[in-house]
Amino acid sequence: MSGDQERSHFSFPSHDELSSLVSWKPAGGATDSAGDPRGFGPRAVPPPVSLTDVLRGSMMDYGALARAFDLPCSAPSDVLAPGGMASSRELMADVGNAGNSMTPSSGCGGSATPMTPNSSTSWSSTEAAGEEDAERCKKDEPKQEEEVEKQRVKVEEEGGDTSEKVRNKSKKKGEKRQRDPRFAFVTESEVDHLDDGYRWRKYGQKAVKNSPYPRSYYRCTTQKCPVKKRVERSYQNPRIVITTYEGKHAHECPATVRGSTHLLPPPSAMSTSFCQNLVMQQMNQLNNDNSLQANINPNVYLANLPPSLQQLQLPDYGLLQDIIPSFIHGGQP
DNA sequence: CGGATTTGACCCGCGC
DNA sequence: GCGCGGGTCAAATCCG
Repeated sequence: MSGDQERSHFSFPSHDELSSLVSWKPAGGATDSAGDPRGFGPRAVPPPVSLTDVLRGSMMDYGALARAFDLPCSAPSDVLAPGGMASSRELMADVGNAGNSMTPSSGCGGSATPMTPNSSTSWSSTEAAGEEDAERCKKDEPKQEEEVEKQRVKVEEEGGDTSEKVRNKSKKKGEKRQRDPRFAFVTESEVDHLDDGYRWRKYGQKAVKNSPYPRSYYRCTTQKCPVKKRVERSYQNPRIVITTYEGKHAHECPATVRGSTHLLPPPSAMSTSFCQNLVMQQMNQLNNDNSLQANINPNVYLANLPPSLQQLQLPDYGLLQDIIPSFIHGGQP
């Protein structure tokens, strides 16, 4: 995590199968880089914002983010601009927004922790990982909530028991586990594991159905931090790295603590609004241009987008429409 | 030597 | 009820 870290730019979500769903157009020839994706060519589009920015923004308070989606357009005044990232500003400019003085936090990953070079990032909420995921996510929601709850129980109850016990304890019969919302970042990157300023420990890897690329499972190494993330590559475009975060950091960004000159606002104050605004901006714009098509056929709608917007592809269509249906459906009921 | 990664096994939920 | 697949565990291994 250092040299080959990612600096990603923020494009709109799109991932895996989703790509097929929305006619993802790879920036370049897809390279088979499952294990060692080093042959990526130069990015056609300069990264407006670091992945870290994005991550910070969404990860910090997804409860709020989730609420934001439910309640579009709440004034994002809780996010201050720490100042620091040109890229952040670029992003904001890109997003065009918004009258609100919100700037995605920067810092940790910003300059202190250079993010992945030659990469672009998009994000989605709740889930993202291909059509499988799109389908899966629906049933996964409760499942992952359970997992998180497991983690919490585990940590709270003793901070170290056998998995067996934990599982039995954390789940009472018929009791549905609460699940934190998840946010997926679709990043065009050379490396699988993007450095977002936090420290992660890999705890598992699984082969992904219909994909030659495995999915890796990471957990925040900070004690009592329940945040987990999954990382996988799109089988359709090996450049695409889908990072799905789950949980909320219960601590500050290590990179920040470690003496980065760019201090991040506390997690709770993070750019929920930033993400929210981004989504809103993107969605509104897309809707304005292609509301009808977008409603009916994402492919058409994307095809009609200007190149600059084609990067802002609708990610997990199925997911997002659940989260922010009003955007996708042109604000119609 | 301590921490991170790998990897096979296991658990669990869901769909059929 | 069964099988499948996702997610997690934990022992073994690797690495700095």
